Amino acid sequence: MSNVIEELRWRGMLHDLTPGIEDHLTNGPRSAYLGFDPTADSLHIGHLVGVMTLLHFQRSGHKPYALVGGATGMIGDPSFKSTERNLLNKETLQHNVECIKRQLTKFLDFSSDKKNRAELVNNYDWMAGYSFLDFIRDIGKHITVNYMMAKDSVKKRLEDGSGLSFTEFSYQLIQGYDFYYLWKHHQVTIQLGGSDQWGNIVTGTELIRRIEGGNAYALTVPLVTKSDGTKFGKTETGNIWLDAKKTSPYAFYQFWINVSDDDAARYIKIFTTLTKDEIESLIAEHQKAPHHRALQKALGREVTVLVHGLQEYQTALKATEILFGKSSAEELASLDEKTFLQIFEGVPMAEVSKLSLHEPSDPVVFLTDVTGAFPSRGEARRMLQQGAVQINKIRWNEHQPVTKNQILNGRYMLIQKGKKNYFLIKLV
RNA sequence: GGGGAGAUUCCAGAGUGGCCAAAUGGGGCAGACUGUAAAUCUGUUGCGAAAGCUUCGGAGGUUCGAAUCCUCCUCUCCCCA
Repeated sequence: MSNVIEELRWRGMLHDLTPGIEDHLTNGPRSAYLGFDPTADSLHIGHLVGVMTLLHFQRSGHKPYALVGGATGMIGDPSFKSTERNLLNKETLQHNVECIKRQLTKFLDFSSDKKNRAELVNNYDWMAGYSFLDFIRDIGKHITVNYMMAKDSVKKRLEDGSGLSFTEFSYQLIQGYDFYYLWKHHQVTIQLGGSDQWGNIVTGTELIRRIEGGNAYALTVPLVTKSDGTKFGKTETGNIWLDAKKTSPYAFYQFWINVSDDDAARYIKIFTTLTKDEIESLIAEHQKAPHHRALQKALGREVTVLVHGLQEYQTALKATEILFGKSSAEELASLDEKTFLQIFEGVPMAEVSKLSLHEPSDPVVFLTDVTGAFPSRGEARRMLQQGAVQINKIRWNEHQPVTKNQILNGRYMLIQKGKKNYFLIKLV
């Protein structure tokens, strides 16, 4: 059994710990849990930090519990959110829980017969049948309102005047009870979470102490930040999801490739299981030749393989090479249809009748009216004038008509706006 | 309940009867430079080839002409009770 605390520490994944946890962990295999809120039907890369934390526990010989918040998701965690959340309906929630469960099984070992195989639990299972009256008698009795109000997450809402409903206020008690329940029935002694969860977790350890005089521990992981101060895990287009349907493996890989140098050095420790030596040599390599972006490439490879598998990674890599590589125009033309489609999976596509190309077309009209690649002619013209448009990797201008010669593979055409935006046209 | 301020193009924020598709800043997009980075510089940012058209919380009205004036409505914020 290896020292998981040490592991997390060098990876920059330790924010806060309750005293005694290190001894507790070194004196034998323990069970630790981390909760996921089913707010959407997929996890996003922000959740990956939690997943990795659990993974490190498992690799160190401890038993991880991944909790899906079927019950807590019905309430909404007020922690560090400025306004009351809208409640999701039960069907959505149920659907989300199922989706998240399926995703989690990819990352941790849930199936082996090892003693420390991961377990998946849903707090709905023990909360659903718990009557309100019983709950406030059995559990609520042990925690004072003063204690609950003193939490930063609650205090903030009271101070700034936005307030919070009783529903949200009671969230920490439900989460605290989860911990108690897992402690009591599954010998889970540690709760893991993001740094925003500290207050909620400690309510749990407090409950365990007051009800049973038992010991339980908290460990939190710092919130992942970006060096430029913007929010991690978001792009202009939205969250980076783990579900390939919501964020294509290509887009996913691209996200990591585009991470800044400073961030890459931090992220590679958090999001990959590469060893300390491997990471240090990558960092050294990157410093010697930053333009090769060894860190970003390794990061992209590791995380994409972890989330989507080797094959998807290779396709994403190939797509990247073709879209950003050197001899692209010829390479693009040489692709067979199958590879071509694989590479451009997830790229917006329009189907256009072949008839529209019987005559050479004015590029402005073709790119807007005919294909919808641009929302307005003005924009298409502007882009063409600025030299921002490429057709099949060849820079295009507004006087260059589009003809049949631009058709690839008998029916495709690749429109590129700027460096990173693609649009596919399929002739039918 | 009383009093006051306000709602402008993605955001912030000017404009207070024609010169306003609307200053300026931010953001976005693009180009150059690079490493698909950062920083920087440049261009661009309602639709339309143009004439022109649609836009300044909503609905009406005054006027040759309204983001700007009037009426009503909706919403937001502040102060007092």
